Amino acid sequence: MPLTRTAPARTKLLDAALTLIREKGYSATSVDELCQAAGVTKGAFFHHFESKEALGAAAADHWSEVTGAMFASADYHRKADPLSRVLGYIELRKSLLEGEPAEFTCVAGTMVQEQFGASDDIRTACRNSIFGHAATLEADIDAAIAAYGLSPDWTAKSLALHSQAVLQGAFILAKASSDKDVARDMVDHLSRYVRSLFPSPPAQEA
Amino acid sequence: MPLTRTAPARTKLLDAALTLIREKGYSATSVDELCQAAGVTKGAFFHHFESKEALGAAAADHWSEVTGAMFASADYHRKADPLSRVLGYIELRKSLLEGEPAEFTCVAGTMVQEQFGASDDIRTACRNSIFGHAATLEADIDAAIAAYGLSPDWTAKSLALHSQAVLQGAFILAKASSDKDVARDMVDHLSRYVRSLFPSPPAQEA
DNA sequence: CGCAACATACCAACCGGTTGGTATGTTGTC
DNA sequence: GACAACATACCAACCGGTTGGTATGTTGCG
Repeated sequence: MPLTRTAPARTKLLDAALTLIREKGYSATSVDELCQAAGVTKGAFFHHFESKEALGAAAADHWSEVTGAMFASADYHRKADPLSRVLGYIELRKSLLEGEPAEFTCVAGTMVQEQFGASDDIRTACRNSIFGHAATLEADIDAAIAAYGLSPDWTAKSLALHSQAVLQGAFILAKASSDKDVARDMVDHLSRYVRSLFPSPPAQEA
Repeated sequence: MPLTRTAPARTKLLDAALTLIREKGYSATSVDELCQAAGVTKGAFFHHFESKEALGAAAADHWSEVTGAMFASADYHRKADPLSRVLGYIELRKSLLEGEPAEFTCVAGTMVQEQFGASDDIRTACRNSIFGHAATLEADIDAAIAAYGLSPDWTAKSLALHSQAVLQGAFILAKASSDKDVARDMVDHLSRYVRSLFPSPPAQEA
């Protein structure tokens, strides 16, 4: 029995929001455009979201779920050495810099840059997305600190956030220059920095 | 004779644009708001700018001039050691992270994030602002490379751009968290990275 | 005068949001 | 298991306000 023949309107709207917000930003994306891209009517929009602002916050949460699932299933978690996991994460981020800026940039970073002063719900959802993602790196960084017997004057949390800052900044430079290679160079610097914080490069392993 | 009792409308509009774009972003800032903030009428606006887009591009150029003058007159240029100049620049950037995000963030970075796909004039003006500012660091970095006799596998240009990426990313994290201390931590990591690239810390000097 | 620098008044298109409505479940009760 | 009561999901048409932009003054100075 074909119970759910098509995706529900809410999901289609959230998926469309991720695309459109990355392409044009939040403010420049109208509710009508969202509905057209999702193939639903405005009535459906306001049935599922009480306002455009509510959709923006929900889109940031949706982004957290989509990207969270993707990174959770990535290969770099399987490495035994914690520093290799951290560097593997960074290499993965570099490998994702493909295609047009709108295809590899961050919805949360894009949206919070515009809306941080206008909507606290959106700001909080974007903060949770970015800081929550950074938190998934913290354990590996802490494990690497322990494995190398370091007592650094920086914290695993701040280094995890730094990696996000470099990526967000790389996205801006890529957008400004229409050149993803610039962003890749920034990630290389990040990788070099992380390696500099630990005494010796880890041995290659599967 | 009171020839120019007040600033001309064009300048007032550009100054208002810098403030409003940092506070609310480009798309969410209306022409009417711009005119009200500048204390001029819409007729004056479209007398000086043929469109809102033209004002956006002009605002990015204006931002380049304002910030360019500020950094050109900064103290860090007076240090004899080139690495000290680079680190002095970074410390200056850290010291500028004061007050609300809208007071210390970058107009060009904010605007290009929204408008990179919609307006090539704005995108180019923002790219020139960011990349032009980065270029002012390149000579000092190259001089530091020479002074330390380095043959690095990175370029002065990419390191200069990396510093801009870290700053732009730090702005996003500060906006997302409403916490400038996060941004300061990112700049500390940048400073630590730059120091790691050169063999020994430079001696303190005036 | 002549022309740049503004101001006033206005417009069509578009904005986010609301309305009244329908079709299709789901649930509680006897 | 049948039927009323209700909930969910969605739609087409519409609303008042705001948008970027224009057309037409007015003013002041060389």
